[in-house]
Amino acid sequence: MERDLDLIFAALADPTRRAILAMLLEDDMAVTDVAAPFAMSLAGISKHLGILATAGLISQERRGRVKWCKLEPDAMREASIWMQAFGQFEAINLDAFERFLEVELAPQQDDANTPPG
Amino acid sequence: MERDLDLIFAALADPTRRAILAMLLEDDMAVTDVAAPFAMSLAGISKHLGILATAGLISQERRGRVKWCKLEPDAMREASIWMQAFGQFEAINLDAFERFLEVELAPQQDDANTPPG
DNA sequence: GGCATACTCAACCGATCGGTTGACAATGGC
DNA sequence: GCCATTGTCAACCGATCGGTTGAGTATGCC
Repeated sequence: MERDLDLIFAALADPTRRAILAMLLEDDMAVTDVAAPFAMSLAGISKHLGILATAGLISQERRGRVKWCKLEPDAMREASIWMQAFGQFEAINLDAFERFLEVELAPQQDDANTPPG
Repeated sequence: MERDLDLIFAALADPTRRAILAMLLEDDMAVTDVAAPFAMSLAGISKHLGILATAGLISQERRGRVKWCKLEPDAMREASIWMQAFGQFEAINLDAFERFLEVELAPQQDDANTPPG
């Protein structure tokens, strides 16, 4: 748990790794494609991906000779919850916030008649 | 900005520093008192406090020969905002969330008789 | 089979990190 | 004035970090 936070925050402390996460936000990617925009060796990127995977921030699945990298947003939640203890929401009504989330995250019946787009 | 995130996440990646932040959540503290619970030299703790201060997570004010350490929760907001892009609130209506925050963070009428800080 | 593609591993490098010790500076109490 | 308290600085130490290169392993295509 504490160890998790060590790994997650350490992983997030590097700008290359944050950039990789931002790329994976758009879509899953192969290792080679992740590496393409960076002026860095493929092995270097592979190391970064290993660190992100160890922290649980991404998962990697091999299909054929291609290893696909996928963002795992849940891992950030633990860190985010820890951070939120430090005053970010101290001024707001947490009960109301939870009710707000409940409504927002509920299966959305109302959207059945919402026009698509 | 990117540099800020480097410093903040790196500062948060150490368990001793996170423990210090948790202590400061309760109250402002002198350097010696911060150091007390740890099996570490005062100089070691002083270094950690320097790292937290550089990251903007705490501020330090010298009064007499005592240096008081104070949590600065705002610094975490930047990092928290960055993290929230990664799916934690992806399913909720961000406009509604902003309106919710506006209401919750609005100056509260009930506090009108609070003495100015 | 042969070859290009897609990675990983091991070894190495300099820089930084987390921690120590010892000396030092500044302040406050008696 | 003297001394304890409070805290920092500089130097050092081993470990880890971010990156490289070179070799090696699967896999897929022709």
